[in-house]
Amino acid sequence: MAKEAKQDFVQHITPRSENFSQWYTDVVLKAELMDYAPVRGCMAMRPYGTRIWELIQAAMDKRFKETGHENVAMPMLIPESLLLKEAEHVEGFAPEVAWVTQGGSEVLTERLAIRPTSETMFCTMYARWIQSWRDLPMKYNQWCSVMRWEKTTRPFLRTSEFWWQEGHTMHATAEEAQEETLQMLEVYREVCEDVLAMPVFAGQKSDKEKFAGARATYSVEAMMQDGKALQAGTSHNFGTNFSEPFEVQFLDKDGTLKHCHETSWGSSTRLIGAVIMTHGDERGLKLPPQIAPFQAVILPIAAHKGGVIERCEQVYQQLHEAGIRVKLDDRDNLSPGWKFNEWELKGVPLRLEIGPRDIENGVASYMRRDTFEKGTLPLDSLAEGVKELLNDIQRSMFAQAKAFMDEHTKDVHSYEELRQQVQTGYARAMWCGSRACEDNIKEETSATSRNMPFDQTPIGDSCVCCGQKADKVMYFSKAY
RNA sequence: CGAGGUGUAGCGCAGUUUGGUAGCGCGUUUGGUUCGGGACCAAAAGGUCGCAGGUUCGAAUCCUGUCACCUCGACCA
Repeated sequence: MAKEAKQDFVQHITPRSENFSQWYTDVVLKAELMDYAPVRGCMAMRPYGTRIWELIQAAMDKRFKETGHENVAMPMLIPESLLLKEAEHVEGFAPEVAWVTQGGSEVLTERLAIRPTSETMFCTMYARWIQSWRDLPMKYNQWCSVMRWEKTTRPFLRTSEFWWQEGHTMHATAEEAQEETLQMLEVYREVCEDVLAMPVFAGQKSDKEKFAGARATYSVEAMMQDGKALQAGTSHNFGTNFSEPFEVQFLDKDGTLKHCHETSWGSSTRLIGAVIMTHGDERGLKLPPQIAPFQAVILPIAAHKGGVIERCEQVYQQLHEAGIRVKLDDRDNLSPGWKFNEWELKGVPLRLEIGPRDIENGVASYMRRDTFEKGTLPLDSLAEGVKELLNDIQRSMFAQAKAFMDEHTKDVHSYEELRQQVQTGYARAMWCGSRACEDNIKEETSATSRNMPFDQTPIGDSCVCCGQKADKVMYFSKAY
């Protein structure tokens, strides 16, 4: 009874099943990933959230380098004249650009955009750095923040300023640019699935949904636990759309001057939001081991008793030296139960308890965050045992998310089926390719086309919307 | 951007209808006892009531504006 009374004073997060949005916001704030900043729509990432981002960055950056990319740092301000050079691009971004109009007390003769994306800046610099076919391909990436003056914002999912990477590459041929575009999409798929334990659908965007100024846009789309899609990364093939106005040219082997074929690809801190909404549960965040700031937390039990803290410190050293990101929570003002709840909220994959009883038995008690399964591991080979468990947690989290995604993805053959299916997940449907049908579906169901999978094996022959002949397989769903 | 809701101590809330100078619990600090699922006792600190104007002798409370967050919708790579 006393215990029940206490529950009232305990800070709980809103149940996920009751209000998904509120649950998300609670988790983000209470797990101390970020806080709202005093600028409209902007956030301050706190150490825990920043560490997650660093781990995602490391996983991606490694793959970027393995595929031959180099990092650069471009200026944050872009002169308006540069932004105006590609018509479709300007039209797409103009409504959400923040401008610098004054430097010190001097009013600028040309206003400067705070970069919403850096195609124009990269193209400008590439035009100076590329002369010959020997300079190609030129494959650069930058880690930075960009600003888009968004009307409605949500932590990580859509903020006015956000942190991301943008890769921009220049190639001699269309084939090579297309190869690059798909290669980087595959990198995103791999990071999502193997690192974030988050299954995705990879495919091509419709013309309606493609990037402003791109010839083709590809995306990886993840599924959140409310059945909505979240675009987790995009890769674009620009062809020569930008290289023409920006005059990014090279002298080819045949002695003629040619325009470069360009790609760009980006992914952002939105991935953190995606992880939360893919894996989180009633107790809060649930992090896949590969991006968990702490993969295991050691909790001393009855820490005042002889030898407990000392043993915990030894175990910490042992795990730390084995390359495991481990935390020893030796705070003496909190009860074990309190700590259990806090680390669960923060999503630590594995909890290790070490108390007098464990020490006597030569084991550490553990609990997995993903399944809540409890057990013991021998202390003398703890690092091996922990690593094995972490690998299993990573695998099982992916499997669980994949099962959810599969359950919530269905082929539909009629408009009514489509309408039903997008209430709870993805609908795979035949589509005639017309903008009108996309608009209709959006209008009537609020679902949008997500992407066309690379496997275009038809599941019918008529458009789910207009009934006309259709040869495109398209995923539709509500989206963030 | 439209409709609705909420802003009071670090967190969760009461007080607003009917103006009179702010309260509860958790947390925090100190001391002690505890420790295997949100411990207990005692003492203490902590708030210009989101912000800016206005009405009034007096505003958390009434009026206007504004900002932030939440829900639903619109918009958005």
